[in-house]
Amino acid sequence: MTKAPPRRAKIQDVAEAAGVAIKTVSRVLNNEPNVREETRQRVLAIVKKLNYHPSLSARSLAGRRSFLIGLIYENPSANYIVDVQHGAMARCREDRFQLLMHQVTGRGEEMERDVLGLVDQTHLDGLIVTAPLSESVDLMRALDRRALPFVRVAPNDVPHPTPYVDMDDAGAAREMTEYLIGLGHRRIGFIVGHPDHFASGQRLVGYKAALAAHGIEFRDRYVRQGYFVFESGMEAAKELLIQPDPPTAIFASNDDMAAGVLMAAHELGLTVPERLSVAGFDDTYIAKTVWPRLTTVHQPTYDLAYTATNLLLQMLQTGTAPQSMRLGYRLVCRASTAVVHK
Amino acid sequence: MTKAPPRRAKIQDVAEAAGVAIKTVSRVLNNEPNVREETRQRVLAIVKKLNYHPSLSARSLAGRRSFLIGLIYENPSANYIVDVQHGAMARCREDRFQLLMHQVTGRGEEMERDVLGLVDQTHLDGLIVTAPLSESVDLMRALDRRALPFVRVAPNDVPHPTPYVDMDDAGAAREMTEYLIGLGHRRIGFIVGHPDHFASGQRLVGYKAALAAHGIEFRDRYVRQGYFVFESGMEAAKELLIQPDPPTAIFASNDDMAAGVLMAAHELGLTVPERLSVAGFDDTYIAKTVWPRLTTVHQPTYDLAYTATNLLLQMLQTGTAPQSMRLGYRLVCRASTAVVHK
DNA sequence: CATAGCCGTGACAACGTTGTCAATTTGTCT
DNA sequence: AGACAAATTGACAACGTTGTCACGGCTATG
Repeated sequence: MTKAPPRRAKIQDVAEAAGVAIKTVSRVLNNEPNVREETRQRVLAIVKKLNYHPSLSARSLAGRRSFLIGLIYENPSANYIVDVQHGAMARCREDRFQLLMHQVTGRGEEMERDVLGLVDQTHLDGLIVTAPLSESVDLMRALDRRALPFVRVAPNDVPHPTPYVDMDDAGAAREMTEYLIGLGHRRIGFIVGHPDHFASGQRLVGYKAALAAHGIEFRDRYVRQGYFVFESGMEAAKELLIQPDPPTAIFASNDDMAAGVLMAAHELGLTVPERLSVAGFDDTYIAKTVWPRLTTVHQPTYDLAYTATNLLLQMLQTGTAPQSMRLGYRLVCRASTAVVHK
Repeated sequence: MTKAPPRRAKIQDVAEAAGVAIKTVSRVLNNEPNVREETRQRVLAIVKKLNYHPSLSARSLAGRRSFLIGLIYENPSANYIVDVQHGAMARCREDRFQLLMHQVTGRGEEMERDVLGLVDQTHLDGLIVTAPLSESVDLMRALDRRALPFVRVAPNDVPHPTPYVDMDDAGAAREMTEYLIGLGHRRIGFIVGHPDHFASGQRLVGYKAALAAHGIEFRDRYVRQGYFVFESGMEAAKELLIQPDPPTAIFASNDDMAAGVLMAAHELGLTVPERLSVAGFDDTYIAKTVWPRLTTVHQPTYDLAYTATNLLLQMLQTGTAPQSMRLGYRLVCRASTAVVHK
């Protein structure tokens, strides 16, 4: 009563049914030139009829490429990485590539070993490297040694011929700071992002630039180190707020930390935005779910990843490195910021 | 000046260096019996020295398996799916399998086509199916037709020999409801989860059971349909709260909706937990970042996925279907619930 | 002391594609 | 019509593994 195991059609079956050589079928499937239109149609019809799908393994083996692209990340917030994943996935699907996610463990040499293990074992065609992994010169050198094409989806100051996609972190941070200044704030706290991320420094630069442009003195005591996670934002905010002459606004370098600031404010009994304005960065899901809703910088995370993947696929197809790209941001003003309280 | 392209070592290279046949190297690498210990060591030494890694494609082609496992999901909250991903990934790594994530688009027939497209194109060895995809009888039949082993990581009432991993949704919901009753609440609102999810019904069952056990009449007007997303929780809560004799507690079927309830409460000027207690379900990241922090049911998402993947790998290796499993939950009482206000 | 069986090993044929190159057909230009 | 170029097609050898089967040496058995 068990049904016969449904043997998979192979290229040979298609070729026979269409009365052509397997090579011709291969040509049709890969959109190679020099196939008569009539033949092409006949083959395609059979392919459909037999529900034929080429074997990825055989293709990889013969064609010397795996159609696999890796996406490596370290320890980002879930909301952020999911956007990245979906952006990269969407672009991969268009070209029938598959995406292999890989969360990297460890740092420094251990991280490097982890990544190289992935690369060596899976024979990836290319790699998408997110921050802060994209800032490791050692990793980039190791990838070069493997002759593995990769793109970076992150701001960056490491010189390398490989393209990257980023946004103007400094500009965005400056604009947000100026927005707060425009609301009358003069004592503006700033929570720096994780020190491993180049973007963290850039956002700080933007914050300082805005203060300078408006003749506001920069003070160390209004700045605290954070680590891009909720708890670090909460603790930094408490430190900022319990000092005399505390800030009337706090700008956190990402939304998770900004949510931590809100939590600190609630615990200290400071109403937001009446007594304290709070701004975030990234515009992830969390920004819309906390109360009050966060004013933040919208970062085009999905597009960043989509574009990076696009560049990578171009590299693979043309063999040359395309131009890096910079995508736009925009301020999203919600309910966590208001005119300074007198 | 360009360094020679670092040609990848192949099994032949290893065999020659070790003075054995390629088949022997293959045996060593696959832990097959009948290799003298001395030979094994010699081969392993060479493998390490040459940094040899077998080609996945060649292995797949010859061995008729791809070492690829698919993980399909529909549209879950980011925090949830990331936990699932990492659980499955962790288990895959142990056996050198690779995980292919796939977000399914569409419903019904379109969903089915999408999944089958993935399966056909990639020649997966197995599939991890999350809710609510795991409840589609059609999909399961289609997978059977492809003779593709799969596991379900979700509660389920579809009879099928394939194993699944779940938790006691009804029991957990009942316990949470009883906890609220224990705090003195009698008018307890309930927001049902997405109707496509079997778990939604189970959680409702638990809620009703708790009411019944404590002689509290069940009333339709305290129940609203939600869709597992923030906005739906917010809207449902508003409807529940603007009626006369409104609930003093609201139990939402997941954390995202519970966060929506908090937002609604804030907008209506109801302080939580003084005037309204709120409980969620899942214990995802969001539960710790909203204010006040959510009382919720901890669902072992990571372990659920890890265990499911484990079962799948067992199936692949032994060829027989292992027992399904049920994992434990626990109530996490935080700041969003309190004794009923008089 | 032969004999059957197991252990360790290797030769060689798959696996299902793509790349190369040669053969055949078609089209274009005198 | 004949010659040459271009388009179309096919035969066959890779690609780097695993599966199958055969072979020789060794050990336990009768």
